[in-house]
Amino acid sequence: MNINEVSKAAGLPAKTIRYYEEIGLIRPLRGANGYRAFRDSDMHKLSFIARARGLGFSIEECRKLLALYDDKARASADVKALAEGHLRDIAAKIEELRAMEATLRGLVAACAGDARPDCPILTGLAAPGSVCCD
Amino acid sequence: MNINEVSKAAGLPAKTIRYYEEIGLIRPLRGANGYRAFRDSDMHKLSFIARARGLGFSIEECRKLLALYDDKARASADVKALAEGHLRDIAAKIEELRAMEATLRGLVAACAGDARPDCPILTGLAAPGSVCCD
DNA sequence: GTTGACCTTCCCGTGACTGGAACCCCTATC
DNA sequence: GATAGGGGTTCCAGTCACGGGAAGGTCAAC
Repeated sequence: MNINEVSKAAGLPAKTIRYYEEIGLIRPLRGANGYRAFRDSDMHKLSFIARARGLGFSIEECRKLLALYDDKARASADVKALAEGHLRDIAAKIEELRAMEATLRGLVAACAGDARPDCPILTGLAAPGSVCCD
Repeated sequence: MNINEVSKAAGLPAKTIRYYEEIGLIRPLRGANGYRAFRDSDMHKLSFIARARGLGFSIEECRKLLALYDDKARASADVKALAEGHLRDIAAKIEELRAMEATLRGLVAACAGDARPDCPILTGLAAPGSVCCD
């Protein structure tokens, strides 16, 4: 398979696939013309990576997941620990975003949003506690 | 004020403050020795930026907010529109993270997490729909 | 033989910094 | 006067995960 074909099948841009090869996530063969020749195993790895990335795993976490996937003697506890760590990261980010959202929503609610210049959003940013939501 | 002083007062690393000057967010004066000399107005701007960044606004959004803050003839509607756009971005990110979290949580729940190699997390990443949570 | 689609490498840019090297300035102390 | 330290300065490189685009080789069809 050429890169365009795997690109469509795995749902990843060709650029991204080249990048994954460059950083050693995959190692496709090469044809006599210099084109990358992807085996089914490369395709599977790429789909695996695409899904892991879709769940927010970093490239390095994907590398570890791939290593665990290849290691038939792995302990599922190791995989689970990795996933649980990532779940904690996700939960922390959600919490952070929710705090931002709450504060900002308070400011937005206090703002008239008309042609006049007075704006609680700006004064809130300039001096917190002066408007609301603390 | 020297950079270390504003750094502590605004809660921003000195490196970050130099960066903000480099990209034109602030324009502190310079002393005869070449040191940056921050006025109160620079300090206020830095605190403003720090709070806006803390609410997740991008640097370019901060630039616009600062411009609106400086513009005494602004319409609060413009500020509100900016903030509401950002609120939508935040909500979208939260939604994305929640979807990831839900899927990953399903996989993690299905995984025994012991010394055996069978792992629904890995098989789920390798072929979605084969384990659960779709 | 020429078009046009595909492939290759290489280099630069993104956002918002962070780390580090190499060097200048200021004050205090010996 | 030398030195030590704790400021400050610039500049360069690296981060993460790619994306854009140039310059050029390859392939299949007409």
